Amino acid sequence: MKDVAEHAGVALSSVSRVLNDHPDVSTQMKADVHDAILAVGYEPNLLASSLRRGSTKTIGFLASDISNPLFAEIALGAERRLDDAGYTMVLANSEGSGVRDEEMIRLLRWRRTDGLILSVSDERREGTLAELARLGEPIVLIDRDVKGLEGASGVSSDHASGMRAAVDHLLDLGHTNIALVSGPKSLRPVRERSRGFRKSFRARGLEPPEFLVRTGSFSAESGEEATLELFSSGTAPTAIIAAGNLLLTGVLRALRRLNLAVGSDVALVSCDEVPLTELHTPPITVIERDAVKMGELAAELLLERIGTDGAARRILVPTSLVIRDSTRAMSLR
Amino acid sequence: MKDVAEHAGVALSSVSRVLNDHPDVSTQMKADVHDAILAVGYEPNLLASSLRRGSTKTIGFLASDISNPLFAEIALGAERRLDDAGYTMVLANSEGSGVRDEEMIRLLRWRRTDGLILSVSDERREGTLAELARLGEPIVLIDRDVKGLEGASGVSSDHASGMRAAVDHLLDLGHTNIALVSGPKSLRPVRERSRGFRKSFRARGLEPPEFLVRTGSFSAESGEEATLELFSSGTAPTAIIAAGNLLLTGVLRALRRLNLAVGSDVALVSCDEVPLTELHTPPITVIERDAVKMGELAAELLLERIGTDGAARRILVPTSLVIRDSTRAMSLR
DNA sequence: CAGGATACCGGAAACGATTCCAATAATCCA
DNA sequence: TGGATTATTGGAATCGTTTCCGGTATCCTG
Repeated sequence: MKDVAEHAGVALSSVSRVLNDHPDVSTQMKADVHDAILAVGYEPNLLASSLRRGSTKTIGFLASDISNPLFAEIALGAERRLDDAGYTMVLANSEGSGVRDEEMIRLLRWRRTDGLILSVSDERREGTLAELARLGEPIVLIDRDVKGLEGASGVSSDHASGMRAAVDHLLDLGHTNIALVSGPKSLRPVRERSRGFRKSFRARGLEPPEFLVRTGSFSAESGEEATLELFSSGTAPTAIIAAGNLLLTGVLRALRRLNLAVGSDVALVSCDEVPLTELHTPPITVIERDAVKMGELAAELLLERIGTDGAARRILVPTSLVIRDSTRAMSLR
Repeated sequence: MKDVAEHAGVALSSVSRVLNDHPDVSTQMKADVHDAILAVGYEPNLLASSLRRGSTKTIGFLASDISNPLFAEIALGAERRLDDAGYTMVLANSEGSGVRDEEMIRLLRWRRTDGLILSVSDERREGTLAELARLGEPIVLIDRDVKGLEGASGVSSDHASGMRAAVDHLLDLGHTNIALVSGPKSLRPVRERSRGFRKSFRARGLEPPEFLVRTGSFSAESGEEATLELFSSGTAPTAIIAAGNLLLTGVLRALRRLNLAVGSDVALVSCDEVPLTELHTPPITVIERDAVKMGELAAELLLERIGTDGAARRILVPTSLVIRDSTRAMSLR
């Protein structure tokens, strides 16, 4: 910038004014400076700018696994909205590890991001909460309830009612031995789905089959293992609900090993739409939600808090059941 | 930091020395400063640090679509390696748009990332090259050949020989009307695959069926459209090769609409392993490569250039053909 | 005990921008 | 025409670090 100033024969402050199109600048000055900028090949240093201004125009997005199509869609939605508002998003990956959650939050804080959108991989972890508490900037939680962070904004999906729709559907078909292959209990979606699961049974005066509810991690391996267990223990399920796309691939692998056909030997429901659900033979019934919109909403909530210092809000986005042949083909009544 | 210095009754420079564990610091000083840090709740400002040091310890990763499992795996591999070396990776998404490529490169440059790993969405775009040329930091290209950027490091996969293996396999089964549903010609993988495709035919004295080679975008929509066209024109293919996981879902949608069964009505090969390929009925033959390793290698090459100012290198990683029932079930001879 | 080496510390100048404040030049209105 | 606005501009302080440079105090050695 100094070079530009010298080349144009003006003061540094004037160059800065032109760059930020401040009103107090003559057309002559503007032209001279712009010429000089091209002449010396000026490249702004956003570090210096951010340091002085106290704002980086950057927001952090932290998820347990960006490669999961679900988070990818959420990130996409958020980025679009933030981009419009002149913010850039930096993605951080915690790979499902709580310690990395902490490290990443700390790092983003130290880098002075203006806000955070995050879906922590362990809601109950003390350290994560501590790191977040030190944070001055606004936060939006995605599908997470962190106790002690009630002041934060959040967008969550209505897993409970989606699950109720799925279980009701299966109960209508005559299934009662319905298994739920799910993730870690420390996460909101898992708890909410369990809640919906039980509620549907109780609403009909039935006792929910607790022995068929399996929690673990959200990985394919976990899904495969859980499914194999389900069929090797006492009562085998006639229907399975996989609570995520990775779990689904695990379940499918297990069913293949067990030589059980989806739809005829066992009914199957999954959560969240992926190419596999639609293109499987038979196509798989799924509890879906608009992930891109969730991302957009998250960005929206964040911008509300950054700009106008608006209040925190919590939004619940709906889920819906898409019925396909994986459940339709087989009726027990 | 000033607060810390005051609280400990020492100079700013001493605090800085403690923080960066400089040798010239007494144990007493170290203890005092650490106490003061806890007392005042000091939070480093990485912006200021980077500004002064001239290095951000950050590298940018730019891809056309992070949500694509392929890029996600590459990013994962790269991040792991970079993390070990004390670098953090920031992900940027160009969403397949050339202008966003440019914008993102410029932004990363202005933010002073120490290096770039990128897979541009259009190799031939002038603007992108211009932006990259202004870059002082090292670059690693992933599966891209950018003319005018021969000095950069790169890791690419050997699409041509993977494709040759696939086509040879199909020719062995008696197929000659083999279609290739591919992406934009402006990208290296597309060109390389086409090259391998043709080479296999010519090696047997056959003329490659150019009318069955379709290029377009890498989207599912493009794949679906291309497939529908293939079957509505003169000679229908007896085998299809989908050059990517999104194209594959498009191809499968089209085949379903046309009521053609994979494996019996038409043989199918895809590129890059995803859950769908393994779990489809029948399982789909695929040309695979180790994407995570590609990411690790990319990070490695970058670090070589950053640290020791080593020379640029280009690495070619192998591809291999995994044969499954989508091609095995049907033989024309 | 002189004197040089060594260990440690404080002060101040950067890094590259933004912004307040004062100063100058131009304009205006009576 | 003269004083008061108004439009522009330059200078300097500042953001939070790092690092060079010089200065004490301590140590060792003969």
